[in-house]
Amino acid sequence: MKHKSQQERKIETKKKIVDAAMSLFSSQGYYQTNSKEIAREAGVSTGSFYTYFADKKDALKYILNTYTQEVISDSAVSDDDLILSIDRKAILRDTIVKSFNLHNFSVGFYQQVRTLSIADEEIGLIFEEYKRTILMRISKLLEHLASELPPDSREAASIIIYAAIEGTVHTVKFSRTDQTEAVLIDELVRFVDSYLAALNKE
Amino acid sequence: MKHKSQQERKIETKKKIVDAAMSLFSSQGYYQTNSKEIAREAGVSTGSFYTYFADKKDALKYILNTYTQEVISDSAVSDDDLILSIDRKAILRDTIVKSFNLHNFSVGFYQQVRTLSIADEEIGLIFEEYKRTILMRISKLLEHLASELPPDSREAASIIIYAAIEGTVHTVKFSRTDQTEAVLIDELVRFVDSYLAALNKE
Amino acid sequence: MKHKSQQERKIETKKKIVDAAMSLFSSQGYYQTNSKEIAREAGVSTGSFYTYFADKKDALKYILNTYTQEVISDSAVSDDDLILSIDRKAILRDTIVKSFNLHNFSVGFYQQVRTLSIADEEIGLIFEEYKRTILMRISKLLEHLASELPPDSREAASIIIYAAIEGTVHTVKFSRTDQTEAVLIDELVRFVDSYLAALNKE
Amino acid sequence: MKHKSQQERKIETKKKIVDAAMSLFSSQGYYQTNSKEIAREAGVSTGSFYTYFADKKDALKYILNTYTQEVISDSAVSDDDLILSIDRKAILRDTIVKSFNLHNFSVGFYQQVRTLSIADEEIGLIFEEYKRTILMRISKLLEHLASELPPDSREAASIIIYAAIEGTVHTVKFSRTDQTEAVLIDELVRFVDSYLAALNKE
DNA sequence: TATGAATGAGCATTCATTCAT
DNA sequence: TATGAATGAATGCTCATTCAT
Repeated sequence: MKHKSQQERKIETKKKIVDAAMSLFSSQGYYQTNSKEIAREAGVSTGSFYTYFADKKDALKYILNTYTQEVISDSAVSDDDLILSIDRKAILRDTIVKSFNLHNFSVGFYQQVRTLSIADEEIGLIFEEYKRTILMRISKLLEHLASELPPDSREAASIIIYAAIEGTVHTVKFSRTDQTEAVLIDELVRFVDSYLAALNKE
Repeated sequence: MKHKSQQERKIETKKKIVDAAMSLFSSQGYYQTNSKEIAREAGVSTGSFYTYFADKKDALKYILNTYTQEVISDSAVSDDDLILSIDRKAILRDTIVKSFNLHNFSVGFYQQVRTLSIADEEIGLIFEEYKRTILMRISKLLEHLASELPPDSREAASIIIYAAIEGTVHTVKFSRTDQTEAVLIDELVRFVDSYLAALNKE
Repeated sequence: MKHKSQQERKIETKKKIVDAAMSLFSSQGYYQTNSKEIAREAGVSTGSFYTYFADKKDALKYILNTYTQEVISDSAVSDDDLILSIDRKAILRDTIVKSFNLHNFSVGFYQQVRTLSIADEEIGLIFEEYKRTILMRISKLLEHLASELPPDSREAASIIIYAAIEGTVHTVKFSRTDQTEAVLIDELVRFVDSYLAALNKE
Repeated sequence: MKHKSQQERKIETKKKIVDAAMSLFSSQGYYQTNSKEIAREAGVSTGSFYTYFADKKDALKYILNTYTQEVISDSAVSDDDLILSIDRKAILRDTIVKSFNLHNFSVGFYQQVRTLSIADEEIGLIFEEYKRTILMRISKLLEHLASELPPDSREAASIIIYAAIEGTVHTVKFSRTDQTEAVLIDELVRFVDSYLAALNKE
C-alpha cells in the first residue's frame, strides 16, 4: 500500500509545479521566469509543465485562483465572531492580523498579479473579483462596527483600510524598515479604531 | 527664428522617447513593451532610442529618476505652509490632495517600478530612495501635527498613511469603483484626522 | 535496430552544427557567418544552435579545442619512428607531409583563429597552447636530428620551420600558384635538410 | 604663412583617419572596429570619415594599397646592391632584416588582410598582387644567389622563404616567446644560406 | 567641408511551445 | 504520462551609412 495511485502522483506533480512557479513568480517576477526554470525548480521536465498547464499564463491563472479562493475562505469572519466580540479593538486587531498573515503569504505574488492586472484583462477580472470579496468583508465588518456610517463612506473606508493594510505589508516585506510587524499592527489598529470612534461620535 | 538648434532638437527627441516609453511602460508594462514600439510611438527610429539610452532599462531608470525628482520637489510642503495653517484638517487635506495628484500622475508607472524593484536591485535602490523621501515628508508633517507621538509610532504612522494614500489612488485608477476621488479624499482626511485627534487626546 | 537513441541523435545534431560552423567560418570568416546561416547549413533551427552552444564564440572555441586536440594527437611522432628511421630526409619528409596534411585540413579555419587570437584573449590562449605543442614536437624532432644545436637555436629553428610549413600551405591553398604541393614539399624537405646538415657540420 | 591651405588640411585629415583606421584594424580587427570608433580615434566626426572614403572597405583598400606600395618601393633591392655584394650571407641578412622591418610594421594589419582576402575577392586581388611582387623580388634575389636553380624550384623556394619570414615575424609579434628578434634573424639567415649552399654544391 | 543625430536593416540570442520517443 | 531536444517567431541591440544643418 506504499505505492501512490497514478491519480495521487498527478496531484503531487501538479503541486510541485505550482509551488515552483509561485515561488519563482514571486521572487523574480512573471516575465523574468521561464518555463524551463519552473520545470527545473519543480524537478520535472519542461514537457511536463505543459501536460498540466496549457501555457505559462494558464499556470498563473490557476495559482491566482487557488490562492484567492484560499484567502477568501480562510479570512471569513463568521457572524458569530462579530456578535460575540464586544470589544471593537479586539475585532479589529484580529482582522488586521489575519489580513497581515494572508498578505504576508506571498506579497511578491500579489504584487506581480496587481501589476499584470493592468494590462491583462483576464488576470484583471480574477484579481478584481478577489479584491471585491475582500472589500465586501471589510465593509461588512464596518457595518457591524459603525452602523451609522452611510454606505458610500463605508465603501470608501473599506478601500482605505484595505489599502493601508496591503501597502503596509508590502513595505514591511520589501523596504529596509526597522519597524517591526508588531508596531505596525498596533498602529494600524489605532488608526482604524480612532477612525471608527470618530465616526460613531458624529 | 523658426529653426531650432540641434541642441534643442536633441532635447525634443529625447522627450518624445521618454514620453512614449513612460506611456507604454505605464499602460502595457515594462516587459510587454519593446524598443521598436517605443520608437514607433515616439515617431523616431529604433536606433534613435539607443542614441539616447544605453538599453531599455537605462530608459526606465532615467524616467524613474526624473519622475521621482519632480515628485520630490513638487510635493515639498514648505515650513511656512505648516506654520500659517491653523486647521489640522486643512493641512491634511492639502497634503493628501497633493499626494493624490502626484500618485495619480502615472500610477501605472509607479506600479511597474514597485514590481520591478523586487527583483532588480538597481531599480530597487532608486525606488527606495524615493519612498524614503516621501515617508520623511509625512513624518515631518506628523511631527508638526502630533508632536507628542514617539518617533517609532510616527514612522509607523507615516508608513500607514503613505500606504493608504498610494493604495487608494491605485484602486481609484484601476478598479471598477463607483467611488469618486472626492469621496475618497474626504474619507482619507477623516481617517488620518481621527487618528491624530485620538493621539492628541491620549 | 534502425532507430537511433536520443543520445545518438544529439551527437549527430551537434556534429552537423560543428561541421557547418567549421565550414562556414573557414570559407567566409567568423564575422561574416551568422548563426542563422550555420543552422540552415546544418539543417537545424536557429534555436538548436543555442541548445548546443552558449553563443557563437563558444562554438568557435569548441571547434578549436576539438580540432587542436585531434591535430595534436594525430601528429605525434612516436619515439619508435625516430629510432627506426635512419634517414634524416625520410623523417623530415614524413613530418612535413604530416604537417602539410594537418594544416591543409582547414587552413581557412586556422587562418581565422590566427587572426581572432590577436584581439580575443580566450581564443588567443587556446591557440597559443596549440602552437606551443606543435613547436615542442618540432623541437623534439630537431633534438634528435641535430643534437648539438643549442636550445636557443633549436627553439628558433622550430619557429622558422613551423612558419615555413604553415605559410607554404597557406600559399598553396589561397594563392594562384602553379606550384604543386609535391614540388613545395620537396623543396621544404631540402630546405630543412640543408639547414640541419649545415648545423651538424659546424 | 602659418595657415595651411585647404588642400593641406584635407591631406592631414585623411592621414589622421588612415592612421586611426590602420591602428584599430591592426589591434582589434576589421570587423571589431566601427566607423564611429575610427572617427573618434582620428579626432574627426563620423561624417568626415565618409567624406574621405566611400565606405569602411574603401578605407581598408586605400590603406592596403598605400601600405603595399610603400613596402614594395622600400624593399626594392637595387641591382647595384646585388652586384656589389660579394658575401651571400650579407645579402641575405640585409634582405631578411629589411623584410622583418617591413612586416614588423603592422603584422596585425597584414594578418587582417590575409584573412579578409579569403572571402573578399577585391581585397584578395590587391593582396595577391602585393604578394606576387614580393615573391618576385625574392625570386630575383635567388636567381642571383643560386643561378643554377631551375625556375620551378626557385619559385617554390621563394614561397618557402617568404613564408618563413612572415610566419616568424608573426610569432615574434603575437606569441609569448623568449626568442629575441636577433636570434631569429640569425637563424633565418642560416636557414636560407644553408639551403643555397647546398644547392650550389649539387 | 564638417558635424553628429537619425536611420533601419541586420544579427545574436531567448523562450514559449511542440512532438517524437 | 514523461521527457527534453527541436522549433522559429520575437526582441534587444549594433552599426554602416545618410543627410539636414
